[in-house]
Amino acid sequence: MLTEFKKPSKTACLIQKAATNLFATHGYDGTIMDELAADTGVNKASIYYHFGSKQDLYDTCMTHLFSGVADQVVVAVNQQDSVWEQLEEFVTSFAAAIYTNPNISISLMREMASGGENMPVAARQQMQRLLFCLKEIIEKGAKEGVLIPVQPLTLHVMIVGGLSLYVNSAPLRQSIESSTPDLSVPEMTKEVVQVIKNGLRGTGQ
Amino acid sequence: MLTEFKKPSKTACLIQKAATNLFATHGYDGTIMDELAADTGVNKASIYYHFGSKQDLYDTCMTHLFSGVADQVVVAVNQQDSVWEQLEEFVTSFAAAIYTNPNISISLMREMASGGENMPVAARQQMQRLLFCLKEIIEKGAKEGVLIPVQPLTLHVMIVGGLSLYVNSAPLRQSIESSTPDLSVPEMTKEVVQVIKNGLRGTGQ
DNA sequence: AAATAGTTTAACCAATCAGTTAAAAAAAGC
DNA sequence: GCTTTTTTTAACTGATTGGTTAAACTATTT
Repeated sequence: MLTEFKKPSKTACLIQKAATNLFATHGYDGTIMDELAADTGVNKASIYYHFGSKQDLYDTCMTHLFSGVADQVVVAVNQQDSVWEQLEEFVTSFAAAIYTNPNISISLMREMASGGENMPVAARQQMQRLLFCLKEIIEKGAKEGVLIPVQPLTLHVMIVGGLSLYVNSAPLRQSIESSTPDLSVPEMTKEVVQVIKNGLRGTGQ
Repeated sequence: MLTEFKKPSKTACLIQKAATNLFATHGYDGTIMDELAADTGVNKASIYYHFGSKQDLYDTCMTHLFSGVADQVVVAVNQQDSVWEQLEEFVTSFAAAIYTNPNISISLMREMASGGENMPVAARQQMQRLLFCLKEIIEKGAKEGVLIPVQPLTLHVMIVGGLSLYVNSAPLRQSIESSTPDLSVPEMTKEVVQVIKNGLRGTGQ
């Protein structure tokens, strides 16, 4: 197990990065440690030396992965002043984060599908931060009287769940014919922002 | 492989039902055929007699699972007249379907996380039906001039992705303290309907 | 009732999988 | 440079996994 007080070695970082990809791509059970060893060129016993077990490796990967996105979103939102800008920034930065690193949305959906039972506490808390961030935006809007009341959880699932499904379904959308146009990330982001803003403003501004 | 022209036997149905649960709960790789045998009390070789392989069994389960929800939603929507009623019914019936059978949203999210590469063509087409259903509602609304333009895909991911995340995250939400109130299914459904309607109506009706 | 078809069974199998061991090698400390 | 600590290695291990076989049993047809 990687100790908290020691800077991870180059090998450990290499393992963790590759493992994060494999866990996202194949899920926990579908990720084979021999394959991870082959991907990294690191001997399997070394993997066990750096991380005590497959489970420990998984926990480390998920915690690190989710704290990254929560950091990005919260920081970006806090740099905005108005409620509408904050709301827009929440959507925009979350979309950018998962588009840049689809492992985030993929792993999140896998975890949710598993009932979050394998999700380390630290990773759960990172997701809570997103929800709390929305709560603050909504409370601020309510206090200023510029926003129709809505539950933070509602916004959370529509934004996080919606954008995650959008990003995760990209391969499927590309593989099948459709009578509806596909959307790029900026287009989808803009659409979601619009629906949410209009939905909460009630004036179609 | 179960032939299309023969009514499935009692045993085959029993296997399929249990397998659907296991595939949802543990994913494809995490589902063990010996465990399925134990769950059903059916000898493992029987499972292979009825379904040629684990993959074939999976395909059958998913196709059946997704066609069910698409049927429900499309039928319910087509029983409504106005665009707003149809839109509301889309949300309501989808929410009810996945709440009644969480295997739907769980398996959908797993499939999306895997890039849909294991999703049988027939199951993909069922998902397309949902998107197409939304497309028709939107086109009708646009023709009647009662709806702000929005892409079907946007609504699709926000509703399907949002409600799926809501249902799938129930275990997680129950396991952690939160400063934001949790919502029941009716409450969440109502909230999502409201945001969507306001978002597309632009008049906060 | 006998023949045929369908289904189930116990036992088995090769390959895979997470993890281990102790020696060798490399890095760090003195 | 020598000693100690850390890291890597090749080989190995027991358990598990998807799948198979042929005989036994059950159901259906003639």
